[in-house]
Amino acid sequence: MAPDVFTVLADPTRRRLLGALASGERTVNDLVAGVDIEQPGVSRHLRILQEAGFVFVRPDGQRRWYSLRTQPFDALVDWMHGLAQDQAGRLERLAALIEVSKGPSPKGRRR
Amino acid sequence: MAPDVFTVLADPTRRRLLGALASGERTVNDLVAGVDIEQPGVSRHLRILQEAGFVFVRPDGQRRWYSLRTQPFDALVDWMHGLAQDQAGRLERLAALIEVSKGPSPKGRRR
DNA sequence: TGTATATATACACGTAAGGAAATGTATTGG
DNA sequence: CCAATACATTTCCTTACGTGTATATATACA
Repeated sequence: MAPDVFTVLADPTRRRLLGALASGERTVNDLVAGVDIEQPGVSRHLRILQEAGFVFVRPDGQRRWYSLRTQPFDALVDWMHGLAQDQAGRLERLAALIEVSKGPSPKGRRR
Repeated sequence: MAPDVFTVLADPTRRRLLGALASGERTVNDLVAGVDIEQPGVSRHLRILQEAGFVFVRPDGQRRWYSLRTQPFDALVDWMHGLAQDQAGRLERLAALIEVSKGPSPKGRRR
């Protein structure tokens, strides 16, 4: 079963992979060069990231180009937003940190 | 050694505890009622949350009142902000999600 | 004082996650 | 075709994590 967003982001290697993908599309070998584990480990992490929706794969011959997807971050932001809402005005700092939209919809999950 | 923010938030019970604390100060027994593990488990989670700065403890007789702290969320938001910056205009959606301030250096957590 | 309550700590255990090494599969190039 | 390259998958092992039970500590109460 696909693990939740928090579990996926808990692994430091996976966060490094996402960081590497932030600057653009990368192949597996590109990503292997940036971390300190072997290629099979990277492939396994990429599979987890893919199943969680964090990455998109574009096969191109024998290469596979991975790119970053932002949708899973919604769950993260939504959860923090929920915390801030429960806190009302108690901890405005958190609310300010994750304030994203001024629209009337309190949940903000459109499309 | 104190685990990082992502690792702390990876546990669903800890997230539920933070959610319970979002509505105000709670004692350990209060929190035990909201989750499905025994009291020692809750105390252990609270210790982890405390060491990571997520909660503040106010001893009051035999009770211990726990409350939420927002500072550790900074690391989370900073990391996402860093991702969005590396992406520049490539994925404006993520950038929009975590956009928090128009200031030049809101928190100054740079690598 | 002694006992109950509130919470923390110690111990033991099962499970799940991450890694290395080996192997499998697809694609390119000679 | 055959070899090399790029990547995925499998297997095995080790370690770390969360949990329950039991116990310790501290405070209230009678």
